[in-house]
Amino acid sequence: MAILKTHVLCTRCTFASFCSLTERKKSQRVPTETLTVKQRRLIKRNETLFLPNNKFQNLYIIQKGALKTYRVEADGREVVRGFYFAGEMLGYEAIYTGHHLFSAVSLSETVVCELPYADFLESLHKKPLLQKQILQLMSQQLMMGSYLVLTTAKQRLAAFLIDLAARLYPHEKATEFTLPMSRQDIGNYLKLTGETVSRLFSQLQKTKLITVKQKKIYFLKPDTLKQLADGLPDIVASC
Amino acid sequence: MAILKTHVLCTRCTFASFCSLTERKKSQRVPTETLTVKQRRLIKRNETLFLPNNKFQNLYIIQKGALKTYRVEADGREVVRGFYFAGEMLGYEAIYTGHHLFSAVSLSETVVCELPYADFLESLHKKPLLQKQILQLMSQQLMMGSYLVLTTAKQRLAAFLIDLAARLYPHEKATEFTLPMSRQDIGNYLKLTGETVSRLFSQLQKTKLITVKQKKIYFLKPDTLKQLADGLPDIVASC
DNA sequence: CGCTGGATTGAGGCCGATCAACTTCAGTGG
DNA sequence: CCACTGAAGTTGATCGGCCTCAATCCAGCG
Repeated sequence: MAILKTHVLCTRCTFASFCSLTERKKSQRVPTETLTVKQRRLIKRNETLFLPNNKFQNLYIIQKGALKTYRVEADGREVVRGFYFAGEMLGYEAIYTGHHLFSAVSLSETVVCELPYADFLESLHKKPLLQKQILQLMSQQLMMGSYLVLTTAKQRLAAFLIDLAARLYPHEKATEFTLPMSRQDIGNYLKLTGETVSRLFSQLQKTKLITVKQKKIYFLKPDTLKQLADGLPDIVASC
Repeated sequence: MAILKTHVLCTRCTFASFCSLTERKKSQRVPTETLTVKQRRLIKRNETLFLPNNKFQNLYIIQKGALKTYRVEADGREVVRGFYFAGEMLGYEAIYTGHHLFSAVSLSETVVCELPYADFLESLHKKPLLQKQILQLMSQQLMMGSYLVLTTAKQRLAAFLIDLAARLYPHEKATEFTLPMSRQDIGNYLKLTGETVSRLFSQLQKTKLITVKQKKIYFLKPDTLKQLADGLPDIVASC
């Protein structure tokens, strides 16, 4: 795991305005108190960032790339806990136990900023705005992620794709994007098999809601897709 | 919704050590800065505490009783988001959006403490310990709740029962307790039908893992139940 | 005592899993 | 550049777990 020296733009990072490493124009004031980023790390594809039982020491913010967190169950199944993309934070689920319960591996070449949690707590103490922000962030996490409450497989996949587009291209409302993960990963996240995910892609394509070309996804009818995700009964029936 | 004047003991509350209303022995020092509890509320069975789209203003801590949060989907299904018991906090999922996304109703006569969020944030500012605690609490919430990742219905129910016992009787390792909610509610939480939940209870009773008498549950083989919840393949097969 | 809503139990159907064959793709070395 | 290889993806046939629909039972309560 290499230590990265080059600075990159932090336009997507939630904490950019607090960060000591954020590149600023000369006109922009550097905050008097900044968050300590210990280092930036380059993680190659399939490299792991942390493992279960690793002591929880850092929060990570993704500059570029994508990761998944997962766990292997007693029966051998892999359960994917979540995917994390540029601008998102990773690691906070371990605050409670003090050690990680999941593995985190990168899905492609990835760069993360490492924030030591002890320092972070210290900064929190001095920064009401940061307090507010972290609470919002965790509250947000509490709300999403659970596609699993949705009933049918097709509904879950539709909701997943919509969320993915929004997270890969925030502020943009993208209608095409590249899947950062395999069908199997999607299945392990949505509690489906890779085969079922593949079948559903074919089906959504046949009903002209999306086009699939390998890892490329094109939304043809974003609104209908949304209605499908929302479970409108007649839409669900007709797709 | 009545305002409750009488003080009750706050032994289970996470925030008792910060709270202005906690009853203390004369020997115990009252903290110089305390959390503001605006009021205590008595909520009768089936009364609602908040509704979707209600503005988020308060955090609630349950003194006594139980609540569920739920939402009605486009297809009419009721999805239960979570159950909340004495000593637990409620409402933080709405921090992000600023308004509630779920309904909260009490499952039995319930008493909650109302903490205005604005005051809470203010206290947070002054109390590093409280900061740490709230982060831990939310991190904890992020970790649990998802029984939905478990594969089989029986596994999910077993995990649910174990968690329930632990939360209804913290520090005790209870082997018997009374279900605060209906079979249907359990089903709506675990993404099962009420019928399936009922069938599973019968089956767990037939295989002598538990005894069921109406709402009363007795654990006969807590360890086996745990292994079932963990998905040990041979246990799953034999129950 | 009958009423009512929750709980139980049964019969049949459907969605997604499993198992397996085949295709496509990406990476490697000749 | 192509041949080889292993992984990922697609597609089909069959199976099983949970849902649906429906009848019956039961406890609590006026």
